[in-house]
Amino acid sequence: MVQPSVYSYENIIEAALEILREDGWRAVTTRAIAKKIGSSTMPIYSRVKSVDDLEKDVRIKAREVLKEFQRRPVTPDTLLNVAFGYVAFARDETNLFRYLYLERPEKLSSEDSSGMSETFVSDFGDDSEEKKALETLQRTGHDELVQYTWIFVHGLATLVTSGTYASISDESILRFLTNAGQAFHAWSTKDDSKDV
Amino acid sequence: MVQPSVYSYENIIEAALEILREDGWRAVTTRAIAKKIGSSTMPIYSRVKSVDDLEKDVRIKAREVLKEFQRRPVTPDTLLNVAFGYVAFARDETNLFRYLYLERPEKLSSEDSSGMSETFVSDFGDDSEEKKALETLQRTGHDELVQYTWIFVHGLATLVTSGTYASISDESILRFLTNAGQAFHAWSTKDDSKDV
DNA sequence: TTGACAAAAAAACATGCGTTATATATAATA
DNA sequence: TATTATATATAACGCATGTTTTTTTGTCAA
Repeated sequence: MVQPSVYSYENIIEAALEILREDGWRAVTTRAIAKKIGSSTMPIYSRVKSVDDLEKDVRIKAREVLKEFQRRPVTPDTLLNVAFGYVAFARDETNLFRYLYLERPEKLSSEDSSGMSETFVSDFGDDSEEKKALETLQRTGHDELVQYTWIFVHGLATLVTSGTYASISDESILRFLTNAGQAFHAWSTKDDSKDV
Repeated sequence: MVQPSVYSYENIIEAALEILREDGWRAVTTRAIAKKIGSSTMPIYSRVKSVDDLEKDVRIKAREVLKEFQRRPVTPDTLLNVAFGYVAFARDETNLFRYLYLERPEKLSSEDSSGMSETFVSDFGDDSEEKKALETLQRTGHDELVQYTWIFVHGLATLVTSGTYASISDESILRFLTNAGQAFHAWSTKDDSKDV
């Protein structure tokens, strides 16, 4: 080895994530990354094939941040924590949320369109408490409940990023979620509409 | 008048809306508009001060398309029609929906953050049936019901644009909306949680 | 100490954007 | 018919982007 490289792949991805958090996806340019790590644009192209390629790993990093939010034990209910974390993430990391779910949503294959609620726990391992809790709910016939709840959760998170509920408190989020959950639960278990 | 102009302001706005519908906001450029109407870029700048200026009227046009969706008498319930139209608009005019609510949402003044549900009927006149129906609901103490329902509606519409429910049927939309509406209504009128 | 080679910097290329300057065409008027 | 004003076309400017080429720098091996 003649000359050790100064700027690592990790440096580059971290810098890109920082810029994404602070100023959104359109600010993530090769020159901005270079400026952030204090180099020219060349080291980036030595480590990464293209910007499209770099984006994949930035997306993974962004999802890891979301997972941290969803893992926080805010309540004893694992799935409520996942939902709360989703909304809190939208509030506190608006640019990351907008990037993941609004501006640059991943194309999902048409096959898994039935299991949309799985996408909300897709970053948790197959043997994670979160995923097991969700599957238990679905196996016990509460599939619709899960579906409706996640539509609501996603709606709330999206409105948080749009400014409508921009500075919503933790308590308000929990109130929204528990109330909606209660409403859907009561509806899904009532007698006279078994087969709706 | 020495020479009659060929390309009218209407031509330009219509062309911009067409491009927005077909290929999204980032495709709406002066050159694309010019190509669409078969001219150079000059006539555009003769009619419009700048692209930012043009955007305002394109946005108004886009909202008019949404309003057409929401006015369709799909059911006897006016507000259900507004909700249904919102989701159907997200499904059938995805680029317009994404433009209005995801990619380029208007900054709303912080004052009206309380009345987010009003934004869903903002394009209806003050004496419209739609706005009166909403106000009646709110006046009769169903403000929370309205709020929760619109969060759900917006969540569903957003998921429709993301591909999860991309080709959802009219019937499925109505089922989602009526079920959620029922659930929220039952919850908001139950006795033991008057002051939640 | 020197030569070679890899890493990084600097600069440039190609492209696309909004916008503007200049040239051309066309229709009404003198 | 000749003039003039204006609508439009053509071309360019200034800027930002991704990417690549060229130049400089620094370190190890001979």
